[in-house]
Amino acid sequence: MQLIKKNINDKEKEFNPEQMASMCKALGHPARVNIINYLIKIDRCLCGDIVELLPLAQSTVSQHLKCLKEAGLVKGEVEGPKTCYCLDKVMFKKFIRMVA
Amino acid sequence: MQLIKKNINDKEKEFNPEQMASMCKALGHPARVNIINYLIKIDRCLCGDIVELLPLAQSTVSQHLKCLKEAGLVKGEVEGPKTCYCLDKVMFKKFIRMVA
DNA sequence: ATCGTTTATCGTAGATTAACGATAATGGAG
DNA sequence: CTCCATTATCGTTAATCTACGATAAACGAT
Repeated sequence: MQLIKKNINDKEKEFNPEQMASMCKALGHPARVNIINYLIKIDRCLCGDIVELLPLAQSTVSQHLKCLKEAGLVKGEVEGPKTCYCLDKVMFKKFIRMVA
Repeated sequence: MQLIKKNINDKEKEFNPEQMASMCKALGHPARVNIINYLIKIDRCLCGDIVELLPLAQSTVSQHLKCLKEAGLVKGEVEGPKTCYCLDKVMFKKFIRMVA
C-alpha cells in the first residue's frame, strides 16, 4: 500500500510540463529525430558518423547535438579530438513515461 | 505469419520522422503541454476555458490551439460562436506508439 | 436589426532557430 | 614541433515563434 501510493506520487511528481516541453522541443526537428533514432540503433557513435548520415553541414549537426544534449536526451564524452555520443537512456525512458 | 509480418511492416511504416518531429514540435511549448494535459483530463472544453487556465491573452491561446490542431493532436468543432476542443485520441495514441 | 459573447485572424515587435562558412581548439601521428 | 583529423564555437542571414492588442467574424438573444 505504501509502495503503491509512493509510486503514484512519484509518477505525479515526475511529470513536469516544462521538462516535457523542453524534451519535445528538442525532438521537434526531423534531423534530431533521425539522430536519436540512429543512436537507439547503434548505441554510440562519433559526430562525424552523423554528419555522413544527414545532408547537413558539420557545424549544423554539431548544433543539433548540442540541442539534444542540453535537453538531456543525449550524452557526449570527449575522447581526444573526437566526441562519442550516445543516448541518455535514463532520460529517454523518463520521456517515454511522461508521454504515456 | 502473414499477420505478424503485416503488423511489423505497419509498425515500421508508421514511424515517420517528419510527423514525429511535427508532433513533438507542437508539444515543444509548456503552454501547449498544459493544454493537452487539460484536454486529457476533461475530455472537451471551450477555448475560453483554456484562456482562464493559462496566463496568456486570448489571441495567444487561440494561436497555440491552432498549432496543436495543425499537428493533428487536437480537434475543434465550431458550435455557433464557440469552438469545442478535444484531444484527437487516434493521433495521440499514434504519437505514443511512435515515441515508444 | 442590434447587441453581447466567443473565437479567429491580422499586424507587429522582439526573441529564438536553422543553416552555413570560417575559424578556433583539441589531441594523435609523423 | 608541425600537420591532420575531428569537433565546437563564432558570426551572420533568413525564417519561424511568441506574445500582445486590435479587429473581424459568427451566432444567439433581445
